[in-house]
Amino acid sequence: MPATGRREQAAETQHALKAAARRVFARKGYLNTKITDITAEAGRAAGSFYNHFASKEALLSALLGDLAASGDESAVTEGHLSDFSDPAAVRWHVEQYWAFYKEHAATMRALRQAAMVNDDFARTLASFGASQAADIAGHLDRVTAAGMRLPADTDLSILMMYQLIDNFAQMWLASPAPVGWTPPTDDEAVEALTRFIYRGLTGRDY
Amino acid sequence: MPATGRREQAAETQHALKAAARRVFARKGYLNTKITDITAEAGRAAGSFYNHFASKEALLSALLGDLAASGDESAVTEGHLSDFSDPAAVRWHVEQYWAFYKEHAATMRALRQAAMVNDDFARTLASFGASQAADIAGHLDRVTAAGMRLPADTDLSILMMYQLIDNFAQMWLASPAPVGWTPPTDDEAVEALTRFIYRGLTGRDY
DNA sequence: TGTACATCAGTGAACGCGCGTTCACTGATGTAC
DNA sequence: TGTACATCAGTGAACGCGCGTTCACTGATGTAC
Repeated sequence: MPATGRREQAAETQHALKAAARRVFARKGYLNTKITDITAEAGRAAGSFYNHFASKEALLSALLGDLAASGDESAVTEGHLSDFSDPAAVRWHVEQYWAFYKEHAATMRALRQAAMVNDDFARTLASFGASQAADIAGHLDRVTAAGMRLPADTDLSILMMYQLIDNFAQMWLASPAPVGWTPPTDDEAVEALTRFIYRGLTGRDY
Repeated sequence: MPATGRREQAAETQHALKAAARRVFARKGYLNTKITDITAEAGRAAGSFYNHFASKEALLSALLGDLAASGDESAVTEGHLSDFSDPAAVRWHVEQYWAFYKEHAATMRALRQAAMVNDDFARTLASFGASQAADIAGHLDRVTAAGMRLPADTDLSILMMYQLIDNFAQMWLASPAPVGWTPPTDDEAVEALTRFIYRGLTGRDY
């Protein structure tokens, strides 16, 4: 068996295409990226693309698959805090999401853009949000149990929290920074979100 | 002078194209809309479009111009409350923005989509946000003056507030409702946002 | 008021550009004997 | 181990579809005299 068999070569090219796609998506956005932009970035011929993916959408689906796989690995992280009447639990979740988003910024941005144009990806994005929300739902019981009042019913409260984190991450981690702004450090961002959300959800100062 | 002169006819057609565009944008989104979708919806020939607009972008710019014009009219509304240490002032601003967004949902959605693909519109959207933020900046002085602590520095605090309102409005007023959700009434939405934001900004319960 | 000509909004078939996709070809890797 | 053939990843020029854009034409409105 030679140092570089056919399987290996194919796997290598496929990986190069995915890596190139992530770079190009980050640079010009999913919607503005042409197939040939990806193959050029990967240093392959245009036709090579179709040996590996049926379309740009299929490639994005593959990237999302990778993301889900890597998510499953880190999901078992210990230290999971679940009592949202404690600011530390809120911060822990904010940190987790922030780190996740930072890792997968290019893919998340691509997904958002694809969702604007394609119903399938819109559903993917919605169910991603729903699964995040489901993880949190239980944690809010402790808030009401501790005698605090949520700002709205549970679903809307979680939705507001999720939208805030997600859009904030989107803005600072997956978009060109607006002119005249200095991006917050990770700590500043996490702290700002934690305060706003803890206060918003519980009505307590922090 | 005849009942329908050339000027009038041209104005009518231009108006019909803009109205048709808003309807089609609302239905399928800006990016998925073809020039011929707009002319068909308006009941005109494809070529007619170019008597009035140089491109789809130019049409969107025209819609944004109309929006700015109608915004200026209603900007002088009385009852402007500016002391954000008072929840009523927060609610007043949330209501204003909610009503604005409801009125212009199709155009705002189109702008968002265009901004994903086109740097000029990205800047337009950013400066729209910045002008909203600038209107608010002064109101937060009263919060700190009243001895309350903002969740972050002024800019980030305003940004979080703005993102929350804007995305929430975007979701419920300018997008197809996600399956399995019942959209909140206007009052519910305004109330939920007001609580979350007032608490988030001031650290006081409400 | 009437006639002849000019202008212009609107039309829709045709054109052509951009880009996704194909496919005949190359050369390297794998297999059979 | 060697030879002949099969398979397959990669190539890039060419094809063709979709859609934005043009333009010669029509008929109605405006103007000149």
